[in-house]
Amino acid sequence: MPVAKPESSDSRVIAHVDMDCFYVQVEQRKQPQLRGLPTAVVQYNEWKGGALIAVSYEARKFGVKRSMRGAEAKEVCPQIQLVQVPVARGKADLNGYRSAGSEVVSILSRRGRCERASIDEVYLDLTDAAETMLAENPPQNMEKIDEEALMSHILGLNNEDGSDVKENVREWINRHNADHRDKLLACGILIVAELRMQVLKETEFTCSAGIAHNKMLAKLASGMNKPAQQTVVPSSSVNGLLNTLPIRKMKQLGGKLGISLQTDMGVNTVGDLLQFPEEKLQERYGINTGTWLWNIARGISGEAVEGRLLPKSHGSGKTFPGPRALKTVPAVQHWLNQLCEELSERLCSDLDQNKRMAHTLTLHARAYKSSDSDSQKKFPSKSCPLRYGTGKIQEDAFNLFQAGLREYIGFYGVKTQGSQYSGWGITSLSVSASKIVPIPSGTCSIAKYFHGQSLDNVNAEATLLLPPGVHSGSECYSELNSPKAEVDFPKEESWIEDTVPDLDLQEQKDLSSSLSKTQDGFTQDISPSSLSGTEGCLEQNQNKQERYMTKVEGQFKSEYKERKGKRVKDKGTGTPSILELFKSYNPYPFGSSLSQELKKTAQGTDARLTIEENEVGKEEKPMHGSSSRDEGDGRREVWSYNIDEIDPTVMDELPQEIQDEIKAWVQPHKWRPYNNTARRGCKISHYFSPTKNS
DNA sequence: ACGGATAAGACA
DNA sequence: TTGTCTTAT
Repeated sequence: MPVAKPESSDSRVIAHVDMDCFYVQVEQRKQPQLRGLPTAVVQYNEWKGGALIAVSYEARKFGVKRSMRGAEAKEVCPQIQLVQVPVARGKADLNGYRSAGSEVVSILSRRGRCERASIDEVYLDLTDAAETMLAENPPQNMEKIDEEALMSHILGLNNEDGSDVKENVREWINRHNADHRDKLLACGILIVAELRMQVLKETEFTCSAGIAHNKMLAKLASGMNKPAQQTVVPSSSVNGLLNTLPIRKMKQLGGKLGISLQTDMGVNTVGDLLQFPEEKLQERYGINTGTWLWNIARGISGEAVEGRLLPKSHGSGKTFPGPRALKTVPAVQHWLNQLCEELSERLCSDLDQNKRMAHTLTLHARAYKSSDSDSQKKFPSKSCPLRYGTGKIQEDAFNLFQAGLREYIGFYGVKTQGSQYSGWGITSLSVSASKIVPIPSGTCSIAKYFHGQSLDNVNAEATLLLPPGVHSGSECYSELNSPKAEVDFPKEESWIEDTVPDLDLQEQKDLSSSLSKTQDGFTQDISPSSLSGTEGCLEQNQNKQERYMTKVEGQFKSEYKERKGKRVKDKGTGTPSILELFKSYNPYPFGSSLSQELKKTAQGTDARLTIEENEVGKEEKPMHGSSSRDEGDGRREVWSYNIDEIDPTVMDELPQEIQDEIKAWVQPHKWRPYNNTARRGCKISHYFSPTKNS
């Protein structure tokens, strides 16, 4: 799985910050009387006291471990305080921890590019901050060094017995004859110490950190001195560190690959890997993994810190172990509804707070079949385009489940009535939303042009696609709850004012907050301030964006002219017209522009217009691709075409501002990176889904 | 009758 | 591209 990336020749300063028993800290902040006591967070309570998912360091002293049951924990530590994870809709609700994690991220992202690695871990690229400090205010001869920094652990620093440890650290940091790399790390120490103190002051949470020249080493170091301490890995200490390190301790080697290295290759420590030539490792594990292994044995890891403060997907799931397995379709539907409710709520918050929309809904399930030839078979996961609105998500998820179930049961499946036992059981269910992209912000003529659209009737794909990582404002530093990320959803005076989608009440409720917040005011232009400080991020996200746009384009190959002709003929106008297409295919247009982002990021080449449609008048089927009945019924059609293939007479029919915008897209030379061979896609797209009033 | 709920990424 | 698999916390 791991893939080797070439390590840049530059010496980076990378930190990995890891919250100490995070869920426990969150609960202790809520109930301060628990501070200092052996505490654990458990989820669910019925069965053996619930499962421990976080254990305080006080409790660890008693031998309490994660993955113990509450009852076991009580045995080894009778005084232990067990706090239950909140339950909502019959399932564990982790939102409190998610938002606490966001608090931390917003602080840690202040000094450089920040990657949210999990709910309680981040990577930081502090290279620029460290270089700047080194140039302007070097730690050498700094009279006062932060107490927290002096507490750092520096790998390889020989602290002889009796010597003042802090004094040694001070000397290391101040060392005048250090090489550039160590001086950078010294700056990293100071910066991370300060960040950690800010986290403590502003959130009351402690964390541990590793500081090194790459992510792998930083991650390794952050776990070496916990809790509430930081560890530095000077390059001179790398060999010694890795030489005796058990191979399974390395990230990515804790599973089957690590086992294979041990059992098949006799590799027990990272040092043992050194004797294998790269080619041998590639032979055994493939090109990518082989090279990756060869590199990590030498402490080489080139992975960049992605500038991403927000999760890339949201999921909601629950297990139904053993006897609790769901054995009827109505039971499954009930739980799916609960999961979808939670998911929908989180999607709305994300839209609200981060101005992003998800494009894909996926259902996962685990199932068993009693007595069948292939009871080993896995329940297939299924996905479909994601439509916003709780009811829609529930409906789509249920359809996905049914499609999966039919496939799972297979030929021998027998139809049974009602709640009758049918030979299968669902032991886990989850729904997730992925392909989350920012909805455009800033003024955009197209957004203004197509306004009045209710989100509920819009498939998420109906918004113009922005590549991941390209955000409004300065992404790296303000992605999280950015106050700048205002979206202009057009208000009144819609050009199609008379076509207001009819929503059911629930769905209106679902979206009301998102809509109200997004409806105020337009941001006329991109302010210089919002552009400052983003250069590194833009560069960093370039490749991703390119890949994404290419993918989108590839997906939507189509025959515009043919379709256009057909549709137009159907309408009997005889004149090809984008406007006609919009009107006839989507009574509730919504769209917006990529152009601001494209210009800002110096991305994009030839724009590509895409129009998607759903066939009307048929029952909606969310299935895509592999569904057994996705052909010919209600399947969405997607068209796209190159802008430069657009008939100019069609262009003429668009309002001037739209024409201007499209023309801007078609001038790639202004902002196209020279090495960019991929064609870029843009979508002025929308499509509607028939609303079923439920 | 289990670690549960979530994530991310690689690969076919 | 979807679906599967691996890894991690």
